Amino acid sequence: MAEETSPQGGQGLLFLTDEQLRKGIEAMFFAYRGFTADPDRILADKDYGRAHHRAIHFINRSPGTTVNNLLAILGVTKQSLNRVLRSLMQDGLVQSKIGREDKRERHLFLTEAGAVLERALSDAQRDRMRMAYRKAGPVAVAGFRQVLESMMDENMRRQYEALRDRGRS
Amino acid sequence: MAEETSPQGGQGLLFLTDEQLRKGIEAMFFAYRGFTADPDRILADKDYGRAHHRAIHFINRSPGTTVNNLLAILGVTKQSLNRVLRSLMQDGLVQSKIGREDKRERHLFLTEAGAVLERALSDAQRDRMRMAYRKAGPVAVAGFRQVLESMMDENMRRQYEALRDRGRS
DNA sequence: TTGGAATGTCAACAAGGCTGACATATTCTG
DNA sequence: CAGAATATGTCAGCCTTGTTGACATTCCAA
Repeated sequence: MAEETSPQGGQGLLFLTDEQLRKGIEAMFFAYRGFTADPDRILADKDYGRAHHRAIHFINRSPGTTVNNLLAILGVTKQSLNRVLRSLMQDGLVQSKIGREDKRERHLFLTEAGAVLERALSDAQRDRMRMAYRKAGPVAVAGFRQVLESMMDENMRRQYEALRDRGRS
Repeated sequence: MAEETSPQGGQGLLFLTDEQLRKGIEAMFFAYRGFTADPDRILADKDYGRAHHRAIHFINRSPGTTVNNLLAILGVTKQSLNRVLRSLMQDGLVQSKIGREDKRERHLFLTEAGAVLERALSDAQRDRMRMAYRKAGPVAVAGFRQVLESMMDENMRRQYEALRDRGRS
C-alpha cells in the first residue's frame, strides 16, 4: 500500500496498472457467477436454463415485443431463441400473438403463470443486488454502473439505453 | 431527474428502488457480453471456447496449480475440465508435471506457446477494461470493484481474495 | 403480379456443462 | 501392513444452448 502516499502516481494512476485491470477482470468473472447463481437454482428444478430466464426477463420488460426485437437484445440466433420460446409457449408461460399490422411478426407476452415465474426469478436476483448495493453505498453504485456502461459494445449500450429510458417516460 | 432534488429520498435511497436494481441487473448482462466479446473473437479462429480461456487465465495466474485447485476456482466438474485440459495439452499449450511432494497431484503450467495465447487474450480483455476504467475514473472504479465483491458468493470471494493477495506479497 | 426481403419455424450438429461408474496411483490411518 | 481416503483420468450418456441450412409465410416495391 506504500504507493498510495503520492496522490498523483497513487490514486491517479494505480487503477490503470495491469495488476489492477486483472483484478477487475477476475472480479467480473466471480461476480457474474454470483449474479446468476440464485435464478439458476430456481430454474434447475424446472428444466429451464439461463436462456429461458433471459427471454422471460426481456418479455416482461417489453410486453408485446417481437421475436426480432428479442433477438437483437439477446444477441443469439433466431433458431436458438425459437427453441426456448417454443418450450415456454408449450408450458403456457409465454403467449405469442400474430401482428395486426404485419402478420409476419409475433408479439410476445407473459401469461399469468409466466409472470409468476418472472417474479420469483427477479426477486431472487434483486435480493442479491440489493444486498450488494446496500453494502457498497450509493457512491459505489454510481461508479459500478458507470464502469459497466463503459464496458458495453456500442450497439449493446444502445439496447441498454432503449430499455433504460422506458422506465421513466 | 426531478426526484433527485431531495437529498435524502433522492441520493440516499434512489439507488435501492426496484427500478434501479433492475437497471443494475441489465447493466451486468450487457456489460458481461462486452467483457467476453474480444477474447471470444480470438478463440473462435482456434477451435477453442471460453472454457479454454478460463483455464489458461488461471493457470497463468497461478503457475504450478493443481487440477483440484483449478476445479475449485472454475466451479466445474473434473470431467468437464479434463476435456479442456486434454486438448490444451495435446496442442502443446499446457504442460502438467507430477508433484514431487505428492505424486498423485499434477501441477499445471503454460508452455511458451500457451503464454503467447494467454497474452493475446488478456491484452484484448485488458484493453477494453482499461478503456472503461479511464472513461469512468478512479472513484467509479473503486465503486465498481466494491459492488462486484459484495455480489460474490462467500466461497467465490475467498477464491478471489486468495488470488488477489498473491499480486502484492 | 412477381421477385426479393423480412419474419419465423423445423432439423441437425457441436461445444461444453452435468452425472455416474470405474481404474490407477498414491498417501494416510488404525 | 490392510484398508480407507485422496487426486486424477477416462468412458458413456444426457441436457442446454449455441450454430448453420432449408423452408414457409407474409409483405412490399418495381
